[in-house]
Amino acid sequence: MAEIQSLARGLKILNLLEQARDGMGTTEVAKEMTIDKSSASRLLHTLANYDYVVQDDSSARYQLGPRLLTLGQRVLDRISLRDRARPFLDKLVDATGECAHLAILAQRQALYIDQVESSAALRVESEIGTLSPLHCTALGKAMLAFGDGAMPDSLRPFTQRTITDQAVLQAQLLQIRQRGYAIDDEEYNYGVRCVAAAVHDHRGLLLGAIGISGPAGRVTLERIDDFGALVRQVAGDLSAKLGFVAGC
Amino acid sequence: MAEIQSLARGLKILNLLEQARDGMGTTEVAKEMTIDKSSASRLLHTLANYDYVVQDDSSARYQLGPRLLTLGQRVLDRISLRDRARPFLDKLVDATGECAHLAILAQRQALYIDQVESSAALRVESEIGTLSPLHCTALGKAMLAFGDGAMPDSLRPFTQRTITDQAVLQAQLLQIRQRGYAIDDEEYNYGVRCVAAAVHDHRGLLLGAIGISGPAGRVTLERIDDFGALVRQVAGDLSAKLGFVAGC
DNA sequence: TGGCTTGTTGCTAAATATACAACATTGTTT
DNA sequence: AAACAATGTTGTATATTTAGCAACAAGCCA
Repeated sequence: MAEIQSLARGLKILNLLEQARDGMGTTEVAKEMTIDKSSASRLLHTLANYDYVVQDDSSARYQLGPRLLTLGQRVLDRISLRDRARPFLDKLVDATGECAHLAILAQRQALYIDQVESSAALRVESEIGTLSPLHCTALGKAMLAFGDGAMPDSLRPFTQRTITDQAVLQAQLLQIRQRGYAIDDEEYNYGVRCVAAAVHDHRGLLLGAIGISGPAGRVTLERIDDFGALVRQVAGDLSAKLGFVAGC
Repeated sequence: MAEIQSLARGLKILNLLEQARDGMGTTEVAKEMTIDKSSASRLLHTLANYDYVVQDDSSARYQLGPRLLTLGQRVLDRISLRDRARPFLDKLVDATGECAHLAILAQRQALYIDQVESSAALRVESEIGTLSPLHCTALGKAMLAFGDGAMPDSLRPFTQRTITDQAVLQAQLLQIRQRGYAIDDEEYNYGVRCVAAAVHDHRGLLLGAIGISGPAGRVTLERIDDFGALVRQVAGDLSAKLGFVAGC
């Protein structure tokens, strides 16, 4: 499978710009990619011609362009699961007072495709579009448990509690299948606990997962199983609405 | 300014896929681009390697990939105006019961970057990320009136009421500058009226516009000036919060 | 089965992109 | 202020890369 080099380079530049907080200059891009300034310049111009990047008027630095926003939104629109799931996310927020999320599998990670905030006052940056590892998030583990059996390649630790042993993970996935919900007990971010359950389509295939997340102070270990039962119930209702018949 | 051909072709393919409702096959892409199948195949593979497209398991057809969602969201995150404007959009929805929108200028069009729905029950597809013409939308005209004076190249008609004459448009822009708000009276979509006002930064430069839109039955011509005063007021409050001192 | 379409892979000619260099432009330092 | 440094852009020739052709493989339908 031969790659088209210049296209690949262009896409790599977009990946670079994603990281850069406030843009990158031509020379900077060239250095990072270990290509010549002139090549970087021409690639960036081509990207700019199609609005995939924009150059700041004053600083002449390049940033990701509005075209990506448009295209990204198209990806979202195509995921009808998102529309169907929204009322169920609202339900979770109403019942728990915590944030609710919807994710699907993409690039062997959990791709957040919707989010409902618990309080409009406390507004955080949207996590929609972000990718998270599967082995240490509730949404991810719920999808692993009911997925096609493919395991993540590496169990990278993020906190002290992150599961790094395949056997331990396998055991927990079995438990998740039995209980119907997955828990992330500060395994990804300190001070944050999450509960999630898988969503299935009419053929029983895994579609994604929904869940809630909140500060460990509110989502306590005493309450977490109640939350689990709730999330499992709501995820089941959603699956049912999508035509999934439990026990099939 | 020489364009890198293969990169440009890759980007054009993404543009194509944006239009295709349920994906495109290799041959289809090749035909549409008037390039060889083999070239299309290799370009698509490269795009797929970086998750800019995905091929459906069963049909082998290509669709826009999750990477675009991630990148698009980064574009949104960078627009801090969006965070600052959100409470003001909420205010507009509370006061009018109609949908509120925030847009900025991009690619000489109005790029919608946020939206607040009037009723959670009635959920339409998100317009975030979509581009609309400037000369026949309230948000667009508000930005034209307070922008750098650059006019749209063509005044394409969308409805019977769309302004297609430069002189008429210029006259209306003057009026908008005087009144402080712009109106779209079924000039873009039949049965929809919109009201919008410009948002400025601390130096008085145009940042974007906010406004409301609703069915002509509710947003009547009698009420529209009241809505206009309201939108102008709220947009002014937002500008003030961003450091804009009126009269500077 | 036999035609039909679609997707992928070798191969070589030929177009294309690359790096080098020179130049223009901006900002910085003494 | 003036020289300097750093950045971005534009020719140009070489050499790499890509494009199209053709053959092949795989699925689909009648």
